[in-house]
Amino acid sequence: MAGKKEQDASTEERILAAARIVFTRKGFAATKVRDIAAEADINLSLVNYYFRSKEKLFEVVMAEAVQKLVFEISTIFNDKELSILEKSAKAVNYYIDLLLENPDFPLFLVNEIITGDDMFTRYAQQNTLFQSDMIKQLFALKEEGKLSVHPVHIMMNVIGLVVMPFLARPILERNELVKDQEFVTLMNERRKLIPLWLKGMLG
Amino acid sequence: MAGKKEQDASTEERILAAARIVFTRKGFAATKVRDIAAEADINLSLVNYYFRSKEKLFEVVMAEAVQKLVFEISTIFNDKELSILEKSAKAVNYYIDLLLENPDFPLFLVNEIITGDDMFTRYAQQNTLFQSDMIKQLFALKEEGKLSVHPVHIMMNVIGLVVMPFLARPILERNELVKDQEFVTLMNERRKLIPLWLKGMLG
DNA sequence: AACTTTTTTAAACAATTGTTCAAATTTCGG
DNA sequence: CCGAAATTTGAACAATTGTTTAAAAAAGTT
Repeated sequence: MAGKKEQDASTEERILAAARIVFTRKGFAATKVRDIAAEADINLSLVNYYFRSKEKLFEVVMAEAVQKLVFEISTIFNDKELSILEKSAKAVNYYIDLLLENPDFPLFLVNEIITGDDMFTRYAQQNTLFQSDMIKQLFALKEEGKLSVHPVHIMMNVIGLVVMPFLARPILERNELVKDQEFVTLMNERRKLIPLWLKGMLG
Repeated sequence: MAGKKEQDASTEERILAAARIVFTRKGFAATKVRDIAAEADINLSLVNYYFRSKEKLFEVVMAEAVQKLVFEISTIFNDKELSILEKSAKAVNYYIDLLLENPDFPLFLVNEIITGDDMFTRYAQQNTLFQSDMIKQLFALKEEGKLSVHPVHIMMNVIGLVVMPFLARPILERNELVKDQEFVTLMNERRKLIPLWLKGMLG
């Protein structure tokens, strides 16, 4: 039976935690199973014992990541009580929280889009992100003549304004254009700035 | 097959062209030297004969990419004849041109930032991108009290507004939110929209 | 033509890496 | 405590992969 829940951190969870770290930092192809075993400080074979293969383990980690990224946003974007700007503000705050906590996320996910096995699309479709109320509201606004640009522009802008800083962060910090703590400050400023900018784009 | 040297592109150039395709599509770690040889339709050993190693070959490809991305922008950002908005408009146009022609570029470069060997920083520093006139103008504006936010916000916004669509493109098209040709149209619209949005952010 | 040099090829090497296996060790119900 | 099941270990396998080598082929030179 399951005697694995007793250790302070079960072997399985230690492997998973290590996999999160290594996969996120190096991507799938550059990650060696031995790296994960070393990071978790467990025997190499245990990785295949608990998860059947490197690929299966990766899928778990990726699913987690995509889930975190898509699920909450999907909820926000489908809340019919909220206006476009209210949705945006909430989404921006959630993303900034999430990305401050997991700074390597964007690079990680983008890295996976490139290989294109594309767990992202699967999950994004599963949730109703691309037929969300947010999208519908934007199209409605366009119909009414109150929005001059294609709704997709707005969607891309929301994502771009939130995510790009995290993609650029390594470069910004390596070039000392922004210091470590200052980055956090700037991101917190953006919680208010981005909705403001979006308002300008809509009006 | 005799006397092939003069008729086609040189073997060296064929390898390079193949390397551009495969590296850009799959990233360094996921690319096999045999993939490149197959794509170039040449003998495996020739890759090591002309370029000394997979890594050396990659450096050439990466240097090209970064060069294309940084050099022109550096010139624009250091043109003292141009205002902030004029610089932005020019940069936006150049980037959109470049990225429409090389849609895989952003993913490719981002993919390399993650591994962090980081040829990007080396080249970006070599050119004066991070002490450019553009940056100085923004800081000056801030000093005068005519810009309420940190200049870095503006820089991140320019890049984010231009680049993000190309990162998101695979997802957008897989979900048929944007069709193939429509994407090009949207990007062309952004040539005018982004400077407009930036104006709003500055004013 | 005779030669030297450059380019190309096939094969193999050496290292890496995902995976498996059998034995050892630990855990746990009875 | 016993024995069965689960877990852990060390070793090895099998496939992949970057690189090298030596010989053949082609191109260039005198």
